[in-house]
Amino acid sequence: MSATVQPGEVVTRFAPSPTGFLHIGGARTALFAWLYARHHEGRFLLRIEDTDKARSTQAAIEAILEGMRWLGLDWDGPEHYQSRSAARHAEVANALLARGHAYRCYMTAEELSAQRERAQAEKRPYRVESPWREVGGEAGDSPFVLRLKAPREGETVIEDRVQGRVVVRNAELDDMVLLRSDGSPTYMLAVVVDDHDMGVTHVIRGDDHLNNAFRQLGIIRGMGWPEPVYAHVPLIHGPDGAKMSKRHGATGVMDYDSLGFLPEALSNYLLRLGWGHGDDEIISRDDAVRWFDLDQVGKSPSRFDTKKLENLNGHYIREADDGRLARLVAPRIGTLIGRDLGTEEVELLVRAMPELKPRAKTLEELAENSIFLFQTRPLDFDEKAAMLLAGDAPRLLGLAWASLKALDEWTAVATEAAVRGTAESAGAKLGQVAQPLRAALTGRATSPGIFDVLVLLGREESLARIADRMDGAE
RNA sequence: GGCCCCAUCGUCUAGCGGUCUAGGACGUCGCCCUUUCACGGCGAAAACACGGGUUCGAUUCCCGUUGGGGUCACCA
Repeated sequence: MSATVQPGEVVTRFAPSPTGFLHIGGARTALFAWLYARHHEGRFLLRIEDTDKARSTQAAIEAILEGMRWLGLDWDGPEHYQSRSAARHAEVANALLARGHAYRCYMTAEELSAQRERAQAEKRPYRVESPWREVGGEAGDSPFVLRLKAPREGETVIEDRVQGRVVVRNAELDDMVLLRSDGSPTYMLAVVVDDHDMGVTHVIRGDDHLNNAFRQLGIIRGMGWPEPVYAHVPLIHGPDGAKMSKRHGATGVMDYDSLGFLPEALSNYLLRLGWGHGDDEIISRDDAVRWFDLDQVGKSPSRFDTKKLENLNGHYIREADDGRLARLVAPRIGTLIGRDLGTEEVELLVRAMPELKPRAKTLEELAENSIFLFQTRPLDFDEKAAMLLAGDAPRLLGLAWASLKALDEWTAVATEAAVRGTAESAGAKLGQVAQPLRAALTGRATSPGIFDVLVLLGREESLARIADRMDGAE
């Protein structure tokens, strides 16, 4: 039943429950587990924890797989589905029963809650005290659950690769349910059995599971299975210091895709959150695989900082291939201007990219800064642009138009000379001519260099846009 | 509340007893570059939570306090 694992081989896994999209915190845990496996040339497995039939959905499964792929976290072999192993889980539970490490418990929900309330009223720590623990009920007609007969004496120690040595008194551990009254396995049982059967050697997961590890060890020891190496990595917190959740805004990995972040930027950001390699900030996937180790993972939770993510994203946008960026941005421009871009327009976008990309921190921003290239006359002018076009601007634009129109060749060098000449002969500063030009050409007060804009737009379109706003415009 | 974990600039972090008048990055603020906005360059402000130990010597080790977080289901 157990998977074959080569001696010394590292097998990690990511085990999300499909009740929603791939959460940013889960993504980082997955990244760490992936990196650890790749670093050790081991295997990284994916298991869908769909034990909760009521909350698990196919859409969520697909969303998670999509998020994993987007981040470039490939898993080895087909993904496992926990729900398909229910029979095996029950088998293990019954083996535990046979070995005397579990017992049938006939306590009712009422008895359980009464016990809990009593403990609360007496202000003493709560732990299930089942009268069936020692008696060991036989299988009968009344509904029962199978509980783990957890040790009560001594203590359990975990040498966690991230948290260090953690000790818990066994008296703190309770007899958790293994099999529900309908015979279905609980998560606690299922994880342990699946991890064992899949040959997982290193359990790397969020530290919200640290307490569970002690309980799960009861099952592992009851079965006499080898204990995995544990590494409980801290959770990601929001800016307010609390566990990242919906109220912090975007928490799904794909949310960042739609916000206009590049996967390599998010991945780099997530890696640096709680992990460091000297002063390195920009870390390629290859270097990450080469450098990653569990020992450098910090023990304290870190706060998510969108500003730093944006900075990283800006860096990766500048690094990115122009063609790729154009492909990513074109659809965004399409929704902004209400029509799809044609092939030639996408080519124009590629040509404009070197000027466009240093000015954007997200793909969305990149799209917004690009639309002037595809708008049709007459342009709309924002408030600042309108101000630039007031006063003496129309006259200066007229002069610039004339000298630009007289140009033999339409290059950045030539147009610059023409505009500078215009300013000089008009006794104006370059900015007095260039700024109105920018406004007339782009409809905005900010844009790439104005001579690049002239070249990108082309002679005809440029002259037409200027003519629209100059003295004596028809 | 019980149990567990954590604690270096606002944020992410480097530091693993002396190299620390504590380094880097983001952000912030100046200056430079410049037709705008970015990019880039230079510079500044900004932290070892507190109290005890241990030690010749603590940011680094131990204890406590405070603060923060996680977890306490027939959910995962």
